Order: sequence, then C-alpha cells, then structure tokens
Amino acid sequence: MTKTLGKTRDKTRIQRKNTATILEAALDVFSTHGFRGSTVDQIGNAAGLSKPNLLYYFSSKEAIHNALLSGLMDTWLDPLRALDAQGDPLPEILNYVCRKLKMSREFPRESRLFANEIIQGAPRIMGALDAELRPLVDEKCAVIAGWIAAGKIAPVHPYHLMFSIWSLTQHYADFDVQVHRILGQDTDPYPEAEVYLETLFTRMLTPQTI
Amino acid sequence: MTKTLGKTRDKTRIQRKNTATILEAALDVFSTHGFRGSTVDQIGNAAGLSKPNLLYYFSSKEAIHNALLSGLMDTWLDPLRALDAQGDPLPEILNYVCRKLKMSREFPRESRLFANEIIQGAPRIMGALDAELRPLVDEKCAVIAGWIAAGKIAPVHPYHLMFSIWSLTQHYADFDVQVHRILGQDTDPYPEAEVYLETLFTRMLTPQTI
DNA sequence: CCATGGTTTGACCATATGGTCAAAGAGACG
DNA sequence: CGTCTCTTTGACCATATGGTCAAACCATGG
Repeated sequence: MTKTLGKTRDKTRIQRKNTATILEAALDVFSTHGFRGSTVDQIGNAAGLSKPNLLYYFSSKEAIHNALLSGLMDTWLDPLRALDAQGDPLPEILNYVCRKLKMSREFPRESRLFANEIIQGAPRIMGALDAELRPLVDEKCAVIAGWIAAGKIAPVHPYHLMFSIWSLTQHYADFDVQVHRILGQDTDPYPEAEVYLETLFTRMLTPQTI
Repeated sequence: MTKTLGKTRDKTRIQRKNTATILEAALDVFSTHGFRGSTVDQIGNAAGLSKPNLLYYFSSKEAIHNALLSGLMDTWLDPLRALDAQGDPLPEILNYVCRKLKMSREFPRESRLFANEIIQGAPRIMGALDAELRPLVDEKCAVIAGWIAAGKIAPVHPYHLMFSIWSLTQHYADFDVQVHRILGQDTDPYPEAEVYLETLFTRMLTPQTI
C-alpha cells in the first residue's frame, strides 16, 4: 500500500516535520474544497512544499486524504466513548453535548472534512462507519435506553437523540459561514450555543413527575 | 451574462424540455460531488445529452450551477415564510419543523447542494444569504422573541432556535448515508424523526407554569 | 573532508476537463 | 418541396492536474 518511505526505519526529524506540515495544509484545503475540489499543488502551496516533494512523503493525493480520515474517526468518537453508563444520566448527556460542541469549536476543519465526506456518499469511510461508529453507537444507545427504562430521563428515541446531538453541535462548525452571516461577522456564537443546547436537552430529557 | 439563447423569443418546447432535463441531471451530479467535483461530461451523461449540447443551453458549467442555486433559495425559504405571527405559537413552530423535515425527505438533493455550498464557504450564494435569508430570519426571530416576551412559549435564544430547526431537519437529508448506516439500510427514519422532533420542541418550548 | 543516504526539484508525461466552432441534421411553415 | 431557424455533434484547443524520474542537493557520521 504505502510504497513511499517503506523501509522499516525510524522517521527522520525532517520526515516527521514535513508529514505534519503536509497533513496540516491538507486539512485546510480538503476541508474547504472537498476531495475532488482540492489539488495537490494547492496543498503544496499551503504547506510551502513542491508537488513532487509532497508525493515523496505520500504516495498519492488519496493517500494524504486517507491519512487524515483515519486519524479523524478516532478523535471524533472520543467524546462519545467518554459517555459513562455508571454516571448520572442527564449530566452525562449534557457533558457529551458540551464536549461535542467544544470539538466543533476547536476542530471545525475536521468537522467539515467529515461532513464533506458523508454528504458525498462517504465513499472513503463507509468501512469505518460500519466498523467503528455503528458498534459504539449501538452500545451507547443501549445505555440510554436503559436510563429511559429506569425512568432516569424522559423517554425519547435513543438513536434520534444521538443524531440530534451530532447535528446540533456540528452545525456550528459545518455551517459556520451561514451562522456568522446571520448573527454578524464578529459574534462568537459558541457561548450562546452552549446555553441554548444545555437548555434544550435539559428540558427535553428531564423526567416529568406526574 | 447569458449569451446563449439570448433573443427575446419564447422558449421552444424542445428548449423547455432540455433545460429541465439538464437541471435535473445537474442537481443529481452537483449534489453528490460538489461544484468542482462534478464535470460537464458527467452531467451530460446523466441528462443523455452531449457536452457541446449542454453548453448550447447553458453558457458554462457555472451557469448551470447558478441556475440551480437561484431557483433553490426561494423554495428553501418557503416553509419559514409560512410561519405566521398571528398563529398559535407552539403549533406554528411545530408546523415549521414538520414542513422543513418534509422538505428534507422530498428534496434531499437540494438540501445537499445547499450544504455543499455552505460548507465550502458559500462563495456563490453569499449574496443570497445576505439579501434573502438574513432579512427573513431577522423578521421571524422577532416574531418568536415576541411570543417569548408574551409568555406564549418558554424562553430560548430565537436565532439558535432557528439554527437548531435547520440542523435537525436537514441532517436527515445531508447525512442520509450515516443515518442509514446506523439504523439499517432499509429503515425509513422519517416517521420516527418526526415524532422525535415534535417531542423535542414541544418539551423545550412549552412554558413552565411556576 | 568524503561518502552515504535521505531530501528536493525542474522537466516531463498522459489524461481530464471546460469550452469553441464549423458543419451537419431536424422542425416548422409557407 | 424549399427555406429558414433551431438543435446537435465530431473534432478540436488550451489548460489543469495527478503522477514520474533522473539529477541535483544537503545533512551527518566516520
């Protein structure tokens, strides 16, 4: 698969630095133009390296993209992994929402890279969806279903709850431009978003004592 | 601007048929590959027309894209326009959510086209955002703020309420692949989604009698 | 200071792509 | 049928793009 730099040798300092620079630049470019919309030259410029030089470190444009995506899925799922079945239901969920929102704020490019990929049919990460995302979601939704059955939170469809958390939080990264176009260029939407989302999930999930 | 077919003449039957066919095919292609990821040949194939033939009806690839986008914004805002300041607050909002969800279901390609455009920085519709979207949103958010002030619905940030409606409903179109990957290929998520969203907004917006 | 192996690049190639054009092909209509 | 306009296309062009390669370059350890 990886033909470039294939030897079983430790990476040079230069190698480490340049691969990092390339991935950083590629994240910028891919997240704003999508895979097909990005060119190797563009990434090269952004990284301050020549095109052949890029292809010395990565065997192809797709290899760069893959490197980004495979590193991504793991990080992306961390907040969900942290959802603790032993914890207090509502705070656990609110915490998850909060962490997810924080990820949108701190890693908007990663969010957009992911969004681009999914919208366009997820051709390159279908596998990861089945292998990593789905099992984890199944597990955590079971936990939530348990909480509901125990009357700890108000009844809702666990999977759609999950979808709603994703869409609501990622919206602020993916549709960033639109949000700013409406709220004003120099408004920081995140503090208000956090309040809003906490309110939303609290009101929706607090059990109604009859 | 439009140099092709410029005459002040009525459109032929053939012209009407072919422009429609082209736009239909282009919607398919653009919505799944983004602007730069789509090729005129691809659209031509999908439409059953040769590339030069396409360019007989539209002066360029971008002209096709523009035609789609400009037609889109109007349709897209219809549900929001229908939000009636004189109506019953909660039902009005639930109705808006419902109509928006229906649009996701019936026009997922339009939703993805829009999403692609926004994620990639909205280079081609920035103008429409400022000219059409923002004023309408401002107006309707004022209405909602009024309802809140009158105690008709529980207090929430009107703009973020708007964002949440968009993200929650459009998610089912834009992230369709992911949703189906998790719920199973042949599940129809929409009925459950409608129930879920109605619950969500009802619980969040029903005023708490103290 | 030289040799060795990692690093960089200019020149190059094949293919893809947006777009043009002249000429050939329908359609409508007197 | 003949003519005029609208439609379609094969051939073509300039440019962009992913990728290759041999040659030059540089860092470093002996």
